Amino acid sequence: MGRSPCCEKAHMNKGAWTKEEDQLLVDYIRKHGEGCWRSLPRAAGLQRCGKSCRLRWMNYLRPDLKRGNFTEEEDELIIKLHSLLGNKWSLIAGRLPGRTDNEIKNYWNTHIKRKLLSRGIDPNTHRLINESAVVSPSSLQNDVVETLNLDFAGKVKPEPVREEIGGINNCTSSGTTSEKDYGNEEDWVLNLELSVGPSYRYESTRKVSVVDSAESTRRWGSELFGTQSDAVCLCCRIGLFHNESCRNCRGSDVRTH
DNA sequence: AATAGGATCAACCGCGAATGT
DNA sequence: CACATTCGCGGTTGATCCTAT
Repeated sequence: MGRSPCCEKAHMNKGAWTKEEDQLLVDYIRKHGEGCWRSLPRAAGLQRCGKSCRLRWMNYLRPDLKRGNFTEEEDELIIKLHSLLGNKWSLIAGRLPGRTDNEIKNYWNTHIKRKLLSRGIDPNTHRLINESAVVSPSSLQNDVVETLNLDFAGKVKPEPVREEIGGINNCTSSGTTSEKDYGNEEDWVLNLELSVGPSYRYESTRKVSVVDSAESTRRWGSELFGTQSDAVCLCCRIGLFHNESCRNCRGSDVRTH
């Protein structure tokens, strides 16, 4: 038996959203918060499937979205992140405040690919087209990892933490760094699942009550839509306060980071 | 002015992961 | 543990806009 559709296809609107539909969705989410996408359309009076509502909200209606052209810095960051993460657009978007995965994906396909090709770089491999191995993967990874504060598994990349970008992780520690601190980089194995935290502005509201959702939405304004320094530790987000394996939690006051 | 072709981007689709029962 | 449900992601499509001829 096939998978049941996410919604009853009949009597559902498709295609471009109207202003009225947008307003209904925004009003509903402002009042009740995100989540429960399946039941949201009916509750909001929309003839759309939940998936469509979620997409419209995430990619277009969310109040924290940054509009306008990508900056040169964003371009370079996307290129670096893509060289490390590949087509993990949601992870990349998590490092670019105000940008959505869809937006970055489109931008990559329409602009950055061409930009790299014009530089003679293969956008898939991030290597020069006419040379077999120009960019050392390890050095590239190291560069990006140091910039973004990603960790390694197997041998977890140790302290200290370098400068952050985009409020990736506010688990900072002060102090200077020397390369020997990191051990042998050939021992490192990327562990993106463990190391790459959620978007600093994103919080799952899945399966929360209406009250909790509303509270979550309220908190967006100050906490999740805040400045880049407002990043929140993943451990705290998932309720693992005082997690010894997290450098955020070690030696810091709970609920303050 | 008409139109063909390219560029852009919002939206859809299918799938796998996560979660619930 | 098995199955169902829901969510989120990445690939793809198609409508619209822009530009060159």
